[in-house]
Amino acid sequence: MIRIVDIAEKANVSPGTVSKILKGTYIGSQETKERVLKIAKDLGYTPNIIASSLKSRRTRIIALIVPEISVPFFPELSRGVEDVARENDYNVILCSSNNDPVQEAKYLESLERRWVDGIIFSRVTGDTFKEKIPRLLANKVKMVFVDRVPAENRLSIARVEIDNKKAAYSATEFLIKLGHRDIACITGPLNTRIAQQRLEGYKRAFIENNIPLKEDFIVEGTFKLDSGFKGVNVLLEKGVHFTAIFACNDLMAVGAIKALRKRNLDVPNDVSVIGFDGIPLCEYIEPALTTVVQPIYEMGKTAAELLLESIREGIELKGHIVLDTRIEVRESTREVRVEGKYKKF
Amino acid sequence: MIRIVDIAEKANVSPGTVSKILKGTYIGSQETKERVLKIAKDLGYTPNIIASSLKSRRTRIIALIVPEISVPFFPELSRGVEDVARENDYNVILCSSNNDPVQEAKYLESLERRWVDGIIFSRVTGDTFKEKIPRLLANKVKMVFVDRVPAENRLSIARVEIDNKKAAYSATEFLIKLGHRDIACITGPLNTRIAQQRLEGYKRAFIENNIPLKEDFIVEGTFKLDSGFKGVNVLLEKGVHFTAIFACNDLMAVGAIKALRKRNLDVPNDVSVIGFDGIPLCEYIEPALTTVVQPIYEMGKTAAELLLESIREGIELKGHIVLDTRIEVRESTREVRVEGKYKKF
DNA sequence: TCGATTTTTACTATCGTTTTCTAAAATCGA
DNA sequence: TCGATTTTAGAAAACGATAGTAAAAATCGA
Repeated sequence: MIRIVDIAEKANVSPGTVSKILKGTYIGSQETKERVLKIAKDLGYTPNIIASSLKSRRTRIIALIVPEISVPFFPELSRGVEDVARENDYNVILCSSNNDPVQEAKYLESLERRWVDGIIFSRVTGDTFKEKIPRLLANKVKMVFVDRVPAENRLSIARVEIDNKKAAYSATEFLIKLGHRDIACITGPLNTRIAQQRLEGYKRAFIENNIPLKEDFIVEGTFKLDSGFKGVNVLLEKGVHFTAIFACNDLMAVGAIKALRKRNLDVPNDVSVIGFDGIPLCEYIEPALTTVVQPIYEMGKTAAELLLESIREGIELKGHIVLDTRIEVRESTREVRVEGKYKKF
Repeated sequence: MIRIVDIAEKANVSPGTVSKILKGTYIGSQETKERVLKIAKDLGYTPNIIASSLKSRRTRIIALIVPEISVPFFPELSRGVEDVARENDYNVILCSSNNDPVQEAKYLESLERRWVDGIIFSRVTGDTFKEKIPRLLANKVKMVFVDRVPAENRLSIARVEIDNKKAAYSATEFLIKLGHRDIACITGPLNTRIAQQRLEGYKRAFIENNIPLKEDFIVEGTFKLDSGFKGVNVLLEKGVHFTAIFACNDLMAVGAIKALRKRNLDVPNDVSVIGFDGIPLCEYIEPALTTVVQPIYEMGKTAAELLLESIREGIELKGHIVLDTRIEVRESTREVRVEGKYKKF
């Protein structure tokens, strides 16, 4: 492997000069610059990022911490992050915490040792705030929260998210406007704030439309396929009569539809289903899923752009970016049947 | 940040001694060892991986190169890799090549500069073999191919895969045994070997069962949702009359089913559909998808274990591990209708 | 008690780059 | 032509850890 000193020797200049030329911080003659650059190229020099990192304290690595890479939301987010990173000569370390605060904390530790320049963080609820995160910040590691952001921002870390409450409100209201009154909700894991907020939005839609809210229409899910399936079964076993379901993500909506089908309930004729996320799959399942579309890729991209900017400029992050959502109406929802008689479950 | 010298000072020993104690390569008195360890702990020492990497030429980073993180196969693979990495104090750099040989090559370059210890590689077809890969190997970077492995192994790089041809053969044969003769195939991108092999398996099943193979029953896809959808439309527009479809991955199967539904063709009553991969979704779509199940997580895990072992031992990799597949029968396939009359398309 | 051996610890060079400070060379005005 | 100024380049000290060798200390046998 060719080193800077090798180039220096061949060009009869000092290593320092070569370093400056290579980094573009060189002030000196055009002639030397070109000569060195040519030699570097001829020799096939490739910079050693490790050595560079040690001295400059910049690793050109960012980390993406997600709760679960196998939930389709996160690969899409990851694409956004990676695309921006790649364009800026950064690499991305992927950390799936598997929804486990302990694993998450372990990752934070290893990222600290690694001197990553920044972290994009979709975090599970844990006590990382007490110690780990302040410590990272003290070490000048930049951070951006995305999707699963903390409630308040005591530490001035930037946040990129959607308005979960509003989006859930609009989803529920959409069903109400279709004439539904008996709307069940399959929530996300309620130890996450996004799940809480979506549930809140759901509840608020009832309140603002003067519809009595029934707690037994609400069942907790996990954001995974099977929990949508189970959720519907739980509801049906409880004898809950609903004409619509708000599933707090698309995957659970798919699971829910499957469970309904198994009981010979037609979607949307017996039950309307609306999802949340807007993953590509929505369009292709049967029936195509009406859903609240989040700009997932955009969120990843925005978070990464923010992060890299703050790394580049060495400035503190404190923005709060709230991206827009929209409802994509497809085939899984329809107006409630006017006869007022629901299919017997 | 606490450094080794800080510990050394406080413990009245040399930095070298501390380093050895911390790394577990120390031969000396138990007393010193315990004293140093205690001081290190009290001071809250965290090792600096960058500095360590520079000297030891080990970064404790491996990379995972995948063609497309948003295809569900790859997050699952990634989980396997990451779980093993985490257990061994390794971090994983995620590289999505987006099916672009140029991006892939760029990633290989940056990984070389980064001195990653190893690479797990699900590669797109490109000319990386000419130059980049030998170069990496010359720099003692260990490599394992997984899923999308090259045809031959000139360079003695380990491979972890399934027998795609055999698996596709069995899928097709499964349909044949159900009485189907007119079986369409939606392939993967035919510039990939796995797609070619699956197609080959499909063809072989015809030959071995003495069924004439019709080329216009074959349509090329991209492994993505929309291409399954489009594939079916292409077939139908060509006027191809099929009673079954072998989709070369599950995502395309989902797309295909959607297209069939749109034309009022029932699955499995009018058309049987079998997929490939065994992603969790299969169970939850309507109808539940019969598919060839690959041990995806296992593949990732195996590849990572192989890689880490070879890094640890400093040995060359050259194994070839072929994992088993099985057909999971669900609702999307049934025996061909005996009347011999197919629904008019 | 003394040399020989073993155990324990220290020293020093290195990994490859960056960066600051300083010195030499070149240019310029008067 | 000479001193002042500007350009251009070099020297050297990090960054933090590691590893091989050398030295010091301790132990032992005779």
